[in-house]
Amino acid sequence: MIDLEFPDGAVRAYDESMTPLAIAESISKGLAKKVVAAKIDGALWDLTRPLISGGAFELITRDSADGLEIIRHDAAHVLAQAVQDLFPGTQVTIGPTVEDGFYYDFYREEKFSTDDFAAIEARMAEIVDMDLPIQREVWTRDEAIAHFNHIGETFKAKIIDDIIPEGEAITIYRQGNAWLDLCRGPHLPSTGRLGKAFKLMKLAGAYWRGDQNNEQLQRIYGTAWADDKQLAAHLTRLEEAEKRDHRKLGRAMDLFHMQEEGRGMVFWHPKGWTLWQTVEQYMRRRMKKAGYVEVKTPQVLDHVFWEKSGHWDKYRENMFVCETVEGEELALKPMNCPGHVQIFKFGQRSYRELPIRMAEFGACHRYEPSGSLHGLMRVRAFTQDDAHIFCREDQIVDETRAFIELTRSVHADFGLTATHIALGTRPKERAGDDAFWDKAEAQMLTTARQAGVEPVIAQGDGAFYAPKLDFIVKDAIGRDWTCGTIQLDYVLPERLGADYVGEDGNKHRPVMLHRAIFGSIERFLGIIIENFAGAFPMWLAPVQVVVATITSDADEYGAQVAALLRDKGLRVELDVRNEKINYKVREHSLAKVPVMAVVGMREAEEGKVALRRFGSQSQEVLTFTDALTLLSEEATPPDLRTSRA
RNA sequence: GCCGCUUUAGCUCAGUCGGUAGAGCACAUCAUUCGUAAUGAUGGGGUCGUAGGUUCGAAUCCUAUAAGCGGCACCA
Repeated sequence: MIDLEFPDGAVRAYDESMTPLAIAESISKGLAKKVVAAKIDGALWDLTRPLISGGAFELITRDSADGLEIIRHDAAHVLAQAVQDLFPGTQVTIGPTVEDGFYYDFYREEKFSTDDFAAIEARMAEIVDMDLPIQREVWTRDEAIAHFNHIGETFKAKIIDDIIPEGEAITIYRQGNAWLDLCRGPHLPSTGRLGKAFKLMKLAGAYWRGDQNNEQLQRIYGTAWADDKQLAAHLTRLEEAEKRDHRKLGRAMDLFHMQEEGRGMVFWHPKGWTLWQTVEQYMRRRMKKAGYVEVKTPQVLDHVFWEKSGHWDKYRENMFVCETVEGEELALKPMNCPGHVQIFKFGQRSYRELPIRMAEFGACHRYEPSGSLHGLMRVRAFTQDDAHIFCREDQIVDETRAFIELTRSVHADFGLTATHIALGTRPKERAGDDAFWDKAEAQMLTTARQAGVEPVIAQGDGAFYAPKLDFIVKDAIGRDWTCGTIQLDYVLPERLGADYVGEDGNKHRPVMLHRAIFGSIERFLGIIIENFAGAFPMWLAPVQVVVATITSDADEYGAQVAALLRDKGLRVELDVRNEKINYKVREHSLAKVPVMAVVGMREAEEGKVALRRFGSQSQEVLTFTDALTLLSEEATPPDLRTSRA
């Protein structure tokens, strides 16, 4: 007998041969129907696999987070079986779950097309209808490798050979009689339990084991849910998210555009540039207040300069290189760091000056791979809110902590929350020896913890010269983007010969902290466009107030109102077109203007305005002077509000 | 860079079997002065991404190429 402790605290004794499914059935028929797996001491367990020990026991139902994982994982297997039924000769590789769904990577000479999806989905539905039993089997390593090689599944054989550690059990899940797959499990007891709330979403290329030198595989993505209602809700969510796409809003709101001749380059329109300037000037104030000094360094420098910094060697292919008529090779700066080191090195530095926090809104150019370009999020010409902190080793902790706090405060002002903070550790190709990396990684980790942050370790994600902390935020569709980074660099000061005179009169190497909060202003604007769905708060809105007249008799008063609001520094448009007020309200609402000040003869005679706010149907009639005070207060950037100063 | 898909008016899109293009919005002109999400009429606007090819004839079929989109890889 074994003792199982249920989530409610009850402890019951069961036979050892008992399966979780039998236990569920003994509790209720309804539960047995909804259950998809069990958990014993936190580890997932197949429903039909006899329990071998007691412990904390939990039945996983299909609509729980764990349950959805199981459903998605099974959907991947059913997809694989369907594809192999329909396209013999296709090899399976791996098929994990992802957020909201799953994928499976196939190897096949001929290409799949999204036109094949309907047939594959139909076959998947048949497999569900057949309600094939799914059985767990444990094989020996050699027998599994031999089997997969024998049936031509060389990728599966390679997984066992290369990835699964010696000594680990090889589990095989058999779906029906003939079809089986190597899998850690757990799985549903039969395909019927999967249900049909799944849909194939997209087809993509992927590389075997994520390495572009390996075979190209064909990846089919799908989404799967507990029931049709959840699936429909998910598809609706996707549609809604698409409306927030910054590329769509950028066009609709006349913020920016891009065109063929300048891939990855942005044409900022007046409204977009206003947004940019608002954001840049905000950051300039924040940095100044935080003790930074601002500089400006050259856009183009001789290639020798980049050779010294080490970038020429590693990144030449991603740099915009130009040649003069004399054959001199120059490059557009891909980053600002070496430039800042030059300013640091100009003259003799003393330890008394440190830390020096050197900031630049640096326009950088990188020839990014064509496939990586993505609206404003990944461009080839971008502006960093870059800064380098030159400091002594004993100042690293304070500086890093101050940076983390500054970043959080900035994010808060834009209504952003980082989903997590990643610590990128030493990459395969790197500068500096292991002793350096041991030290630098440990320093970053401890400092982050001291600032109250527990970073997620991103193995091998560091820069080639330094480990880094990255703040990760999500865009409208749930994709991750880095928005805020700090890197602890011992290499570049060494390589470029930066030093300062210490208290002891000797020369010392400063440490260099590379850091940016927006990362790139372009990307940051993309993120906030999606975050606000284009409906910017007053202080950010390119047009803060539209003064709209009802009849032409009120035009003169409207013009006065607009002019006085502008005098106060507000960004105001005047709409005196010969259109009905309904039309004007509709248009400016669609343009997501935060405030409309409607004036007709009534307001003109009484010296009033009728304010209507974005997202509200109601109006607020108040005297012009009151409106002026109110609106200019609302338009004040968060860092300049009296409540904060 | 790799894989799949897409490209028709400023925007969103339709266009059958190959017979040289159509809607809505936007824009322009005229009328309308109308109190909180679309006033009406009229009109202009397209080398169908680009370059070749097949054909009596190509938006439509074929080839190449570019860009965009979704992933993968990359991201100092």
